[in-house]
Amino acid sequence: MGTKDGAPAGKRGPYAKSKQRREDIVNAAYGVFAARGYRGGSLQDVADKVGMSQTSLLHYFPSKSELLLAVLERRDSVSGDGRPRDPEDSFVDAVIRQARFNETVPGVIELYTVLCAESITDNHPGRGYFTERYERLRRSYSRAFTALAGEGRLRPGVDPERAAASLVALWDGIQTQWLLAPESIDMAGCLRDYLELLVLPDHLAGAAGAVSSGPSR
Amino acid sequence: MGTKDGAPAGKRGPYAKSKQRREDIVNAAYGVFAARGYRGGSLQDVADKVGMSQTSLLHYFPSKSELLLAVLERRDSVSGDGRPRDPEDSFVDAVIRQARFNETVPGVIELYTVLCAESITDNHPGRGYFTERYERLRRSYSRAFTALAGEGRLRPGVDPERAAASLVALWDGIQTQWLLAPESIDMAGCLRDYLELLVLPDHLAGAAGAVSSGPSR
DNA sequence: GTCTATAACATGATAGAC
DNA sequence: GTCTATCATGTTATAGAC
Repeated sequence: MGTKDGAPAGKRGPYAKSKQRREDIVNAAYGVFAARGYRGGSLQDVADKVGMSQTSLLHYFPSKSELLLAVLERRDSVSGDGRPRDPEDSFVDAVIRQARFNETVPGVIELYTVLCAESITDNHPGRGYFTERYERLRRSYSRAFTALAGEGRLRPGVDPERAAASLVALWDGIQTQWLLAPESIDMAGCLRDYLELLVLPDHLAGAAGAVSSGPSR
Repeated sequence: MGTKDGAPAGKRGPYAKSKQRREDIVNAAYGVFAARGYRGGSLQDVADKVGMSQTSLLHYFPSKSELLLAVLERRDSVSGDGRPRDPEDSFVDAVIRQARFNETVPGVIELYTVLCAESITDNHPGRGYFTERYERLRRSYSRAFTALAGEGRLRPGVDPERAAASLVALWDGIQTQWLLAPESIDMAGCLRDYLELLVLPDHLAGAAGAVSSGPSR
């Protein structure tokens, strides 16, 4: 545990190669599970893609479900969650920008959409991941909407928690439709429309009573 | 084709029994595919549930994919699409009522959600069904929003086509979250919130310029 | 670390007796 | 119409040589 990332001069080589191999496998599995789902994609498919035998693959990951979890973890590091990268970036802009970026990486959307729904089925190893992800996302967006309300920029009557769940839902659902008919669906446009209904323009702020809610900018 | 439903006195018995058997099979398959997906559910599972051998089952449906299509057809007849049942029912009310009804039949939602995303994967026999269903749904809702615009009841600036896709998306997405956390998600509430943002109350009609767009009611 | 061999099992589908 | 028997294949996972 102590000498995993440091790459000390004394012992180099095998660790780095093994780590690279693991990454290759996860990348291959990423594509296979995206195209065929977890149940539909086999270890043999992954092994073929990475150019090794199926048994060698199991030397790196003890089971198929462990490989899936590694793929899901990778997904998190590859793609953001529509949260602002820096404080200058507004919440709404961050969502739109993330949506536009997603259109350039259809494989990421495919993996997410296919595995998310599949995780609802019996004994699916990805279920915990998606349940927790949803809870975290809803909390995050709910806080963002509450903050906007504090600035007087949330449309009156909007409930932050339902709005958060709805934003996540709209995003997921529009991705599904986009995968089935990319030329008919404007993902970023739909999200923008929705957020513009919820969030009032900046220059109208201050009208609703909201004075102190932390540093405003 | 001529003597299928009429049950003529001259030839009774075998037809009716065979038809009943087919229905039993479809019902069992409905539950199996909902709980395990198409790839995860086996013909053996279905056969066990209906109490017959797997080969006998294939006497009624020539292949697993044919059985899936029969299940999807059944889904259409069991569940509505959120369209008004009679002219007295408004579009918005019809959607809310359908959503509330859906909460009472989780198996229907499960089947739909699981198979829809699974249909994105390679060579899935349900893909055509879902692609067409989405096109039909978007057209239907788009027309409904356009009609509301004609009555001056659609919020200015709302695009009927994107709103239609967004409504479908929101509905799908909220069902996924509901399946993973039923106690945290208010499906009908989220849909109502969204539609109330889009559709203006009845008594405000006529303010926006819209005079003649067919019989108003 | 990588492989071959193989276990142990599940799958969808077919043939043919009754 | 229903069954047993079986085919042909694909699955995850293990054992053990090199």
